[in-house]
Amino acid sequence: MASHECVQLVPIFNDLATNQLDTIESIVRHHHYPAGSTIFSASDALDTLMIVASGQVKVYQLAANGREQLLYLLQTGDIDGEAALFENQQRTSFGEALVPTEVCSIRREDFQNLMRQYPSISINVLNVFGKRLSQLERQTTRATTESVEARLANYLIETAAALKTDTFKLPLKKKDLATFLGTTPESISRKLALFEQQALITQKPGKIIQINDADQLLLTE
Amino acid sequence: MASHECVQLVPIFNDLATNQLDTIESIVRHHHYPAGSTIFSASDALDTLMIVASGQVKVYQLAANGREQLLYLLQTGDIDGEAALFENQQRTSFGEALVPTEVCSIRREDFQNLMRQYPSISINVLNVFGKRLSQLERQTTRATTESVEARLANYLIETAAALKTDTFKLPLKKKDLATFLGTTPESISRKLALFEQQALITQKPGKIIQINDADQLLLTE
DNA sequence: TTAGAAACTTGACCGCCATCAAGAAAGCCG
DNA sequence: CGGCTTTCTTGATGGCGGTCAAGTTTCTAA
Repeated sequence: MASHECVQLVPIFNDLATNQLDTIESIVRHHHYPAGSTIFSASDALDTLMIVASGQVKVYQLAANGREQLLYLLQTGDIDGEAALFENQQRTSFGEALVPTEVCSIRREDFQNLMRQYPSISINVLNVFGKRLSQLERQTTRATTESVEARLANYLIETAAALKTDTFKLPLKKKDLATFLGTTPESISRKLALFEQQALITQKPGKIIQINDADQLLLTE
Repeated sequence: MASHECVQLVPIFNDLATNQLDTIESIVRHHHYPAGSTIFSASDALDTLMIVASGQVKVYQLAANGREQLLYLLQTGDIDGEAALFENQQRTSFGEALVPTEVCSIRREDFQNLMRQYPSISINVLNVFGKRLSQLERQTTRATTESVEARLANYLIETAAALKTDTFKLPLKKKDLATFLGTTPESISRKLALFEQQALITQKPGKIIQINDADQLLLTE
């Protein structure tokens, strides 16, 4: 395994040379989390940037009534914690490893120094922020204006598009998918059954979904 | 009116000296929009940073089914358009002046040069991004997990807290407030009537709301 | 001041979807 | 492979809140 295993995965360090990556690697700390373990919790102090070196992390919030909202599903190379790199803040969400997960972390002061030293990092972080903002804006709009059916249809289509295949395995349990789409596992089951009945999709064991008619699925409201 | 009327309002330029502000002021362009006019639309090219010098701008998206989602209410000193300062992108939302509004704009290249020249700007922009992200995350969570009643109660309490008074005028028409909270004007009317009946608030003509029992209001689920 | 428009309120109706419950299927581990 | 747990499906039920409609108040501008 290369000495800069973590940092070379991360888009925000894209523009740096190998020896600069080594510098960064020397200041990160490595952590391992088994599947199901909690990586951070709301109200934790937020003073490090987190990089997912391998594995999968679900980031969610808890509402006052105890219900869960899945915000992000972090994959290898994704980062989290950027929200408070410049001010003392508390976390507002929970992070949980869905599979055995390797995480690298950088302390706030170290990351601030890095940004001063390599201005391209700031620009890349701004880009990450921007994409996440746009994504969340759309998610909010859909959650409040479209039906569960439309949200699920959209999710299926976008997942297929991202994987560039019509047949894929759902990356989440129905329960987690439900908290992501703002609905319940029962509703997901029903809507998927409905789509299958309309011949828009085909379901197979192992959470495999095949999309038969993406165009028609998109028209779902 | 000072020569750097716009830029001195903006938190992201906070750390700059007066003569530096003059430099910035020299590259901004000024625009005026009457009440009700459209400032930008979805699918517009996004190549300028926008600063609200005075007035009020509502930023909203349209869902596939035509329904509106109010995302931000920009006030004096707020900025918009940061999402694409480094990449060619299109706007995904609409901006509409709610009252006569003065806007300053900075072209992307100019702003990129400013950020290189004054690194503190990048850091401030990151802060703005971070706050907006946190706010949106919470908004998403609430929209998908809490009832209309709870969302409205929360909105009233937060508005009162921001204004540091128990009696205030709703800054939005019920229709816009509805698109912000992801509901309808009718539901807002009903819920406000309910709160008044429970003696939690008092309504007066002119969209004046007085909060009588914030603690009890917070418990609304 | 006053007509007209826009915004707001109130009522009746009903559909979507969350909830509860129970049974079926799938995954896990010895 | 077999037993156990977790996840998923399917049914029945009820309530929240969206929609439509009509009346009322507030705002605006001549």
